[in-house]
Amino acid sequence: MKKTVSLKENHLFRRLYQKGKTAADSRLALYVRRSGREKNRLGLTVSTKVGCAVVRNRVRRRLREVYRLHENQLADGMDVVIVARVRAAHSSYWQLEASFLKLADKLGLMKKGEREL
RNA sequence: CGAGUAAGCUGGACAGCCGCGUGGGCAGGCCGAAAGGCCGUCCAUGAGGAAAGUCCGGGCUCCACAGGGCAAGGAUAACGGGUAACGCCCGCCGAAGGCGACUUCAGGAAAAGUGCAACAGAGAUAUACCGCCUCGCCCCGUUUGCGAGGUAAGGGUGGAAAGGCGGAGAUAAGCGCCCGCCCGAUGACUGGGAACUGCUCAUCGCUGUAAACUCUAUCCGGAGCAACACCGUGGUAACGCAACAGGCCGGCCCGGCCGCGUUUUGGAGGUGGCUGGAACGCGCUGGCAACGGCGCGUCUAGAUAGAUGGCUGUCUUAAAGGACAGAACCCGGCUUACAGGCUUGCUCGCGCC
RNA sequence: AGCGGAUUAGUGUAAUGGUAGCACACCAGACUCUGACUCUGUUCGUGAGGGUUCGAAUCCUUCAUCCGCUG
Repeated sequence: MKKTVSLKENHLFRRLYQKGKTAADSRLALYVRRSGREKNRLGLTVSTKVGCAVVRNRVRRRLREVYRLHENQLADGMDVVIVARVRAAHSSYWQLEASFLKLADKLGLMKKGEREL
């Protein structure tokens, strides 16, 4: 992921939960906020309620792959946090990708030229 | 062929495109005075049999003591061996279960002492309630009443009632008081390295509970890689220096903010600890086995919000859209979870030769 | 990841190995014209499996769930 660094500190997550824009469906919740930096910052949250370590790793890898494949379609300078809900453990990659694209379009995360896709 | 039992192995393979962690290389590119950093590209490598639970044992690090002992607390418990060590493993003994192969067992001491045994029952570690028998009293008994004494054979309760069954002699009635058979304990003898065992002999007939306290034997200092070592921002304290000076914001005045160095404490963050080890594979060899010895060969994750993913195709398959499940300092075990497949030994039953 | 603790009725909480108790709540009845308050009564039980024991909430063991500490 060339133009994205990962979001690590807890206070950045907390600021995003309070001040960012939100969209959610039954599988994912998405928090977005403009940071003013050149690169995007991505945070993934998969809590222990989702499942055991194997299930959590699989969900996290699929979400990272969804973000990576659609990275070029996203606007720059955004902080993004994807929270996996319980039903994401039993969802396929295609269901997760559809959820992410729908939520990202709802929040205006996509670039203007890519919205028709 | 069917049913069962024990032990062991396996836990999908291959290919294409995009992508990730670690290590190494490139007269490669960019930044930089340099050290070096970033990018690109190539090569190698990259989760398990339980990585899990954290129930035991060790290594390693720090703290305490540093010569050892006792007490307290904790752990273990037939016997012999294996191991670095273990509460683990192997062999064997005993007990219980099974037709059998085989499985299970915290399996020392209750005759060193203390405690507990509810309810029921006359009585719970000793006992006379009913009953049986004898004697005495009275209204003189065949029955019934009162009192004294003997008696554990019979009654019912209970998890457990003082060895069990049968019998004669004996007795007022009875009792291992005696006899035959059986059971158990201890000692002698036999076999065994030991636990233990067996034909016999002698003595004896003792409730259970130690996963209650306890006794005996052996072992154990405490904490844990978020340990620990080093670098070190801001802050704290001490000392020294400087304190009508200087620096920063501000066009200037006015105004606002800030001491410097060393040491100590402290610990945002970073580096090490970090993976070559009681290691793995093959062969020979000692041992019933657990396990050990020798030789040759191999290097096999090391992340730090945490790397194995996404899409597609082929094959094996009943099913590959997945069984259980993700290393986090490292080993030896134990326990728990697990779709399916394979191999071997043995037992029982049926059939055929 | 390492370490420590807990689990009893719907809720809170007692119980020396020997009939599992108390309070609130729920339900029913009484009181009242009705409701509340009050009184009486019933129901609801030891997280799961295995073991020791004559007998386990309690003792031992294996799991499950929950909570806390270390940044």
